[in-house]
Amino acid sequence: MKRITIYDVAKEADVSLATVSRVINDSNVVREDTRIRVQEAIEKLGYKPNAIAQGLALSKTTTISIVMSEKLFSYNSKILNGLMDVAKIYNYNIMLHTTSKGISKMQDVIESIVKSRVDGVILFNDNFSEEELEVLHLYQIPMVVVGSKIEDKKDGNVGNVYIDFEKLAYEFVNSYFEKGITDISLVEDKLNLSMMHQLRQGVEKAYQEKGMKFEKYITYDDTYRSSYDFLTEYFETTKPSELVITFRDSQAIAFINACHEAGIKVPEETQVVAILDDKYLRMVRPTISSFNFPDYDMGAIAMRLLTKMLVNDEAVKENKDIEIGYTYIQRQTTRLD
Amino acid sequence: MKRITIYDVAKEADVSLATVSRVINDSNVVREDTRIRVQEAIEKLGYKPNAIAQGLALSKTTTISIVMSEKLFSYNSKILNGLMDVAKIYNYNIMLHTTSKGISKMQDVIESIVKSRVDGVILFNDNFSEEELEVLHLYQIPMVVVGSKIEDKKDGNVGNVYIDFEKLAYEFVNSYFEKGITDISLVEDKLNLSMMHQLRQGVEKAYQEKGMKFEKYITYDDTYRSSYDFLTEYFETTKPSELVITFRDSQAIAFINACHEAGIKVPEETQVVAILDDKYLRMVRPTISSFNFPDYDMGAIAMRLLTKMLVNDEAVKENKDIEIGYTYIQRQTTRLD
DNA sequence: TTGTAAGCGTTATCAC
DNA sequence: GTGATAACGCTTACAA
Repeated sequence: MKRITIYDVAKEADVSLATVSRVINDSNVVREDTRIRVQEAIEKLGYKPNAIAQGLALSKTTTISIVMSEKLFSYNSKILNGLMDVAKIYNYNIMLHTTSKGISKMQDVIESIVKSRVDGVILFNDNFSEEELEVLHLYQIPMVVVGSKIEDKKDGNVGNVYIDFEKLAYEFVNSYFEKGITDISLVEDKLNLSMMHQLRQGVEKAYQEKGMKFEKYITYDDTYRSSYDFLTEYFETTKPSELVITFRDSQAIAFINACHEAGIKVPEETQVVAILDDKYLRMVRPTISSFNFPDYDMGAIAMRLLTKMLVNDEAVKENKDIEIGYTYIQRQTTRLD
Repeated sequence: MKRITIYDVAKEADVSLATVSRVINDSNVVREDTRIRVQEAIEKLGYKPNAIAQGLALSKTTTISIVMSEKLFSYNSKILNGLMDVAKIYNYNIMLHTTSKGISKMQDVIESIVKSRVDGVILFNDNFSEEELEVLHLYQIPMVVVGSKIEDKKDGNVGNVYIDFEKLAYEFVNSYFEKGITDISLVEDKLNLSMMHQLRQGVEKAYQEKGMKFEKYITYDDTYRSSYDFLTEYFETTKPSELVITFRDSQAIAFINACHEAGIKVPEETQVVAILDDKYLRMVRPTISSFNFPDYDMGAIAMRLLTKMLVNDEAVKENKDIEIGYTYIQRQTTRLD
């Protein structure tokens, strides 16, 4: 069956295609009775405008690319929900690109983004490099980076919706210094090294200011199937610090399990906090302290920012950097005093 | 800066645009030295073919739509990974559509799918209706439904990659009958009613064959923030069945927590199994039994099936239904005897 | 082997 | 108000 086009509708309604185009675009210069006639023809034929042809004619695809690491998919689902919802509101389509070790390098993703002529892109701040950003910049595609802070940003059409992990770590560690606790471990999460880097910076800064040196950045190689496996093993033989900071829920859960099995009492002998909150943290026993970020809102804000950049909103020219706040959630694995 | 087109390349290389088109499409009729000349021009100008224009010219967008419920995002991440990876291999772009209660109804999603002129669609078998499927069918968009079995399928270009949840439930319940256990509860998960329906069918069938009636389908209304909250409360006051089957990890975890707090021993007094496996099931204590499905593979298989349908592979004409197997994973919440 | 020109389905600029 | 017609950027017969 032949795909029906604007011509078919024009013929059916006995008008020119220009008129049909006018009614589907709500141009108000068309007379009421012909509008109705055209509408009926559209209805009758089941006509849907071809977005591809529109895209070509308008040099505008009304689609936005989202790129994120495949591994981070389930963790970022809330942010994605926020992104999708406001994209929907503004009638943007979403093109999804994932990066993963073997199959799709950032280079390919950029290639297909450029070819697709999307109007803008949302980039999760994971594992892309300076040069890769540069390419997107070269093609002048408006974008906003969401997640953590990007440094050394070329001024141009790139926005940033971020959490200041450095500040978070700095302040949190300082609050423990005040309790007299200085033996602190930070456990690396390989899935998001850029955020880990910022956390580490914050911790180191806090130590430095006290004239101490931070030395317990716990890292491990890829021989472990997961950070969970590593931690389970690691803490069975290594005496844990007074405070252990992990990035993800799974790491914290692994840690408390290992403690339990080794007979170490949490939070009496060691306290633990996961940076990223997740529902599982309150499902396990003891419940695990963490930080709450407004994930959904971050996504929504990021997408809103991008749409504003796309219509060249003046208000957005000034301020394309939005810092997102967070709150500490005290649960059973940390002590208040 | 003006977007550079095939004309610019043609001029730069001093050939016609047809020739440029030939080299970017690997047409082998072009002489080696002119190919090189064109390649150099492309390189020099940083030319990337406009996929929109290509789409229009070819009536083929090389993009595939994926539609799934927003709520199910994090749960389906593995399947999505599989889908994305093979889409990447076949050079398809992915358009992502989510459905959610308030904002985007299936109707709108279909509308934008049709307008986008995507080549095919992957549909997660959640909450769409017969008529909605019908619309897609009307526009002759090839699609494959992934997740559970669709019934009463119009023969045409729709495939199905599925798990037979009815069979799973039927066989599992029967295995417990053999152990002499007949007091069994099935806990509803509102996020995926189509799968729940199939599970329930299987359980009921097993009961029926034994001349019994299945009565413990545990459901609850939306006043609860989550199934977790409900279960925690429910099982604090209600004596649990000998075997409790939940759909998701969070429900099973809620249940064992409630048991723990109520002093009920698992698996001695009540056994629990979650249908969908997830890493958290082996992180909690006791570890929770479940079924393992090859999520990633399901995604990969579904996408591969779709791509075959798109090239009109003869081999696929016959068999567009692929059943996916599963294995039972015995952990600490169930007993072997 | 290469070039010319029609066509893909729209929108937008003109006239009328 | 409405209708021709030229873009938009590419592919692909058909000619040369």
